[in-house]
Amino acid sequence: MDMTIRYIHQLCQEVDRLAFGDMPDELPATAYTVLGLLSFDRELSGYDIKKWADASIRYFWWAPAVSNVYRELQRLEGLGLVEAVDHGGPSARNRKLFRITGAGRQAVERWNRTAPLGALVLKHPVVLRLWLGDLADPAELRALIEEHAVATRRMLKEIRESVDHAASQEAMQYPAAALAWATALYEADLAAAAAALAQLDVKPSPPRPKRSRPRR
Amino acid sequence: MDMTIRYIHQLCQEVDRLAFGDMPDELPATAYTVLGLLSFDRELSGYDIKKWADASIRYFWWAPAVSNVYRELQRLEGLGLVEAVDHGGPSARNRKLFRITGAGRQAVERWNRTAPLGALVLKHPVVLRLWLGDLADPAELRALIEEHAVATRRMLKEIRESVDHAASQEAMQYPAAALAWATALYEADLAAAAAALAQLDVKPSPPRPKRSRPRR
DNA sequence: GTGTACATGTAATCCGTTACATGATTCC
DNA sequence: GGAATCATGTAACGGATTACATGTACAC
Repeated sequence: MDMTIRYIHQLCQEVDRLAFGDMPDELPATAYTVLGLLSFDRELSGYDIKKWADASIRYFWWAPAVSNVYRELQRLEGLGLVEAVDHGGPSARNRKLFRITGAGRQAVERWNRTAPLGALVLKHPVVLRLWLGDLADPAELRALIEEHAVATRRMLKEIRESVDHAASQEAMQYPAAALAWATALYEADLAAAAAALAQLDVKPSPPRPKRSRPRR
Repeated sequence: MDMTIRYIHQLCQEVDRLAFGDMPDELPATAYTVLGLLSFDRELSGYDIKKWADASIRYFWWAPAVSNVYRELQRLEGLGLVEAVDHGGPSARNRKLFRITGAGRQAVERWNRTAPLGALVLKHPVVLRLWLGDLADPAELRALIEEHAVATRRMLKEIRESVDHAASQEAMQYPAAALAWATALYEADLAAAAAALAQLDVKPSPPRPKRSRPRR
């Protein structure tokens, strides 16, 4: 029922765009991310984009669902920022390759040069559960943090491989620098985990007597 | 039109819950966060919760919109995990205070003790733009990173005050530890920013000749 | 009396995920 | 021939944000 209104709204936006010939005020950042990946002048399929993002950008920005990548590509194609490449016939494994257009390159560049400073967003479930440590059993809390440390070490290993790979390529110096930044952050996380564990040792069961329900 | 289906779906879930008497399989983490704030045995309004979260939890987990807090409180009240406090008449500045119930406390505790390890999520727009550094003007990129560093220093100052405040209270040792963890992460971010700037100095305009459009 | 902070909420919308559907290719 | 991987999509759902609507209390 409000589908109709919604559809009309979308239609209006479409008309606006055609009439005034400009982009929608701002695309979501993930659209620019896809454009950014394509800005390396390679022809990529949705699948490629997903894989590349998983190996690199995800460590500091983006771990998209595959379906999301395809939807984003559709939107970008509709806006003329990206175009499908015609590789002789529908042969090569059914892959549909995309290439960035001039307008697309212009759009990412403009975004990267002029977008306002965005704040870092950190979502750290383990720290949240530490914050609520009074609700947990100290031993279980320790175990959680240790498990987290293991996972972080594993991730660090992956990132370092990714850094090595990027650093070895001439055209990948900026990506390598970004991955180095991410590496530093995960190392700090590891150190902070160790520090928290040490602090938990000092007072294995900190007093907090006024709780209504006894713990354990 | 699919509103109907959606509504039926919700009804089914409701019926399930009433029939089997258990919570919906898993509440979203933010619901547990609200419960967690209330688990400190204080009576809080939606506004209070928003403010407290902004001063503490937001640094590592959550910066909710106000309206989101109210919706979450409604849901929790509907589930009986939280209850409105009757403070004599609708006087005191129209505030509606909430208190955690026994079921609510049980639910957060269970969640904090048994939830599976969640991965840290980092969304760092500045690093993304560094990754795409080839699209930017080197001077502008430097400026962006410096601006980010300023903002991070400001945030660090806020966190440190928050840590001091928490550390001074007996019942806030875990929150203090969590904030210390966050502090370490933001300090590392600052250091990484400085490192990136230093690296940009070394090669102010790294070669990347095969670009289709000249920059600048 | 006017503006600012306090305080609570609803409606519409958006982004992203999950679940689902489908089919080609490769490896064993 | 059967499983795993590659590959592309659609539909439905859910969480969170933005914009909006409303009203009180207090400071100047």
